[in-house]
Amino acid sequence: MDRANNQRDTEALILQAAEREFLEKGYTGAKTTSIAEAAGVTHAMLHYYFRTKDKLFEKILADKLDKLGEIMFGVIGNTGLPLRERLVQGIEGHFDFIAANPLLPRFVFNELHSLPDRLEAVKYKIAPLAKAVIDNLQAAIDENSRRGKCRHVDARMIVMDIVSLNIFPFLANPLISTTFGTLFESREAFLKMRKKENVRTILDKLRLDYE
Amino acid sequence: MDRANNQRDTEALILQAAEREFLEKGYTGAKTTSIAEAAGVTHAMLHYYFRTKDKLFEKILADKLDKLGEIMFGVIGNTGLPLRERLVQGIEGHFDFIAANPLLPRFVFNELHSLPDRLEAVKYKIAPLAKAVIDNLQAAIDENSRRGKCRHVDARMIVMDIVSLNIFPFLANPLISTTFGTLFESREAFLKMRKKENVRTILDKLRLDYE
DNA sequence: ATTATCTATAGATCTATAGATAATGC
DNA sequence: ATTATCTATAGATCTATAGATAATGC
Repeated sequence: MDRANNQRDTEALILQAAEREFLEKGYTGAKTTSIAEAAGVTHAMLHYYFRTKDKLFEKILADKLDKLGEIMFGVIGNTGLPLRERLVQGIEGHFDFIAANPLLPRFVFNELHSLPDRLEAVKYKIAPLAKAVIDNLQAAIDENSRRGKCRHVDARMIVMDIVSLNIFPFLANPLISTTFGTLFESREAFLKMRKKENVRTILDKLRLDYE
Repeated sequence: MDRANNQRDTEALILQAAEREFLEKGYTGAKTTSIAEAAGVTHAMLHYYFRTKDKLFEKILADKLDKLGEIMFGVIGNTGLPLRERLVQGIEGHFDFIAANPLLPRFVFNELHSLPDRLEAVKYKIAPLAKAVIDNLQAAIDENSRRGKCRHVDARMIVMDIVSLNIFPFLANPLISTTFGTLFESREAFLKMRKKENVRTILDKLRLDYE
């Protein structure tokens, strides 16, 4: 193997292991020793490439916040569609994103809670996107409600509703599996049902029909 | 001071400090040294009264799960009222409980995630109560919908909706303060508005009018 | 006598680095 | 020559306990 290949390998291996460990256990719970072990490299390598646990963590956090930004940005894209379709796509897209990154909400809430300084990054990366999504949605709601097509509601509340409803099944995963274990056939069936239900709840609130 | 008084004092002081620290930082993040310091007792006292960090933690966790159980049980009590009032009271009661224990949801999710063994306690303490709440609500919905008073919906979904919507503002507290900081006058005003909104969302879904 | 408290410290774990050695590219 | 990797270990932090001392109740 040539150098470039080797270098990238260990660095990437550490990043992968770090992502998993940080998302699973949070900053304090994660240990650089176990990250190195999981990555299959010696512990010194971790510090060789990233100097400190903190720097490694910041890299992971920034990555995750970027991902969070992307999904929000994606929602703004579909401006051409009618309100109803935009909502359905936006809600289902958000749900699927969380389903693909089920540990992300807890991770973000935890780390922002324990170290509010990290909010600075969020303030500049996430807040503007959230504002764009909300303004965009509010304009569409205003227009539709003026034409009697739907109720007039606060877009901030709708966005909060969507996020609340979509992240819960993943945050409460162990609780739901236990409490509702006998009440649903399988986790997959439950999640599919829940996604549809969340779409319905929002459309219902706006008095937009669903098929 | 007599012995009994002294004994209770330190023990209670440790418990108070431990509750705060565990809820704030979780099991791994909390340190017995800082708990002792916060309680204003020597570190050895903590181990004298509780032997291990684990035993102290279990005491706090059991306490919190009991509280969680109480609020759920409270909801079942108001069977005499019509469905609409039961829902309003149930939702607002739950919201107020979370507002009074804002760190509880994150704590429960985190600890159950990191150590699923603790689910055993939940399985026996919480699951039966949740089932009772749901069965109770489903019966009321069935009856009301049969008489054309409301839509027929799955009570499990309604309960999940309520919990999702009510806990979010507290889980995402730092995020909301930052992202919506400029969009609401104060945190109190926001929470009050959000509580009403959540009631409205649920009543809406059932097509039960709100005043 | 028993219970509560303190000081001191053992032993484990964890982050970080120093310094030696091996691999790679010029 | 430079970059990557390894071994060994310093230094900090944390849980837990041992053993001495003070307070309390009989």
